[in-house]
Amino acid sequence: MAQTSEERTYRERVLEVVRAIPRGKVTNYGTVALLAGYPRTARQVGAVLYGLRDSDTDVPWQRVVNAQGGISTFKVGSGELQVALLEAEGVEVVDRRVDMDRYGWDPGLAWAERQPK
DNA sequence: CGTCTGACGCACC
DNA sequence: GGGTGCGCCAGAC
Repeated sequence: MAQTSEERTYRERVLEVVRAIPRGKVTNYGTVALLAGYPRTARQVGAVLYGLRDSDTDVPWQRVVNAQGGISTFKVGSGELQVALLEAEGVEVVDRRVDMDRYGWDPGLAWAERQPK
């Protein structure tokens, strides 16, 4: 199985990046897409996370918010849960929003390069 | 194949 | 600060 893994699915790449988000920090959909190697696919990142199942407990999806620091999941009914999970790890959520200057995480493209494919 | 959709982002007003 | 419009593109049909 050496080289068949050459092309991981889009979904796998996205989840890898999300798993790399430090506890107590958050990032946005666009950044996840960029780090995953798929620029401009922020919406697809949301689609992937939407498809997560309860068994995917190792994916800290709550650490992904929109570019304005807002909780986008209220729109699909899991907003309250996301807020609870974030506050549980020390991230303050004021008026359904997170202060990106304080909690934002963005390692930059160099980080993505260092990640093993 | 062609179309539609949307946990987004950004330019504009 | 808020609201609207439109481009984006992988996946579902």
